[in-house]
Amino acid sequence: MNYSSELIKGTLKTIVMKLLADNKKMYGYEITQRVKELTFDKIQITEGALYPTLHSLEADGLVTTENEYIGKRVRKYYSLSPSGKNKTKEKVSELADFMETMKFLLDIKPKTV
Amino acid sequence: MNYSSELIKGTLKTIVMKLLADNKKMYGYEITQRVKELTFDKIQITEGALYPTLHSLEADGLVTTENEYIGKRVRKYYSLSPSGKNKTKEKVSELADFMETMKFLLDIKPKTV
DNA sequence: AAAGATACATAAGAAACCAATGTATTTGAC
DNA sequence: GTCAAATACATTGGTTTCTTATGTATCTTT
Repeated sequence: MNYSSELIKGTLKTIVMKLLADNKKMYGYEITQRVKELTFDKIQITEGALYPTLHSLEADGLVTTENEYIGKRVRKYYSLSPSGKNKTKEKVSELADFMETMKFLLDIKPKTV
Repeated sequence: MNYSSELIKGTLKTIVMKLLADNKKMYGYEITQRVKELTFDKIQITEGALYPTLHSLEADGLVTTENEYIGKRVRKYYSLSPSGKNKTKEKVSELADFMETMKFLLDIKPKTV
């Protein structure tokens, strides 16, 4: 099973920023794989979604980049800027709040395991 | 406070369907007001978002409609069809699952009130 | 009588993502 | 040692979905 794509909309940026907050620096491909791992394949970020997101974060000054050479191949690392770190906290807590609201709205009871 | 609009994306259809599941039949304006009430103004569905959504649900056979006259004014009620009811269950449980995944991803601890 | 709430709806545009495609290097299996 | 798969960057065209703005009309309250 994996989620219908519309659910990812609006949360992708927050996911990416949170990962960067926890890992100091990551490169694009690494992000897609990490999310895949962490969610047991339920969320698969496509590159067509990821790169525009990273570039827009960079354009907004929320992340900085540095290139590293691995053999002949360039690897582009992304890190949160100070303002990116603040923004990440905001976004994560907004999403947490939103999820509480949705839980109430949808009357979702915690699973009794 | 109200949520940044991108968060609503992808959940609107589910919210509307869940409301219809709980209330048998509702009309458009009523839905916008109910959501506003239930979320203490945090989520405000605009009519420009709602009506296209309702029409698409109708086109997909998930809701049926009936007109009622209140004085001279037409009020259009929407109800879930049998397949709409099934779809609602699917959507709600998918969203619940998604939220669990997001919680884990974002490492959100329950608020200690 | 006027303003605000109720109630339907559409249209143009923006945002955000998906699917497809492209390029190139490195690794692992046989 | 070669070929497929994985790694790693990225862009483009298209679709979906929402926002903002607008339109029409009725009902209620002051």
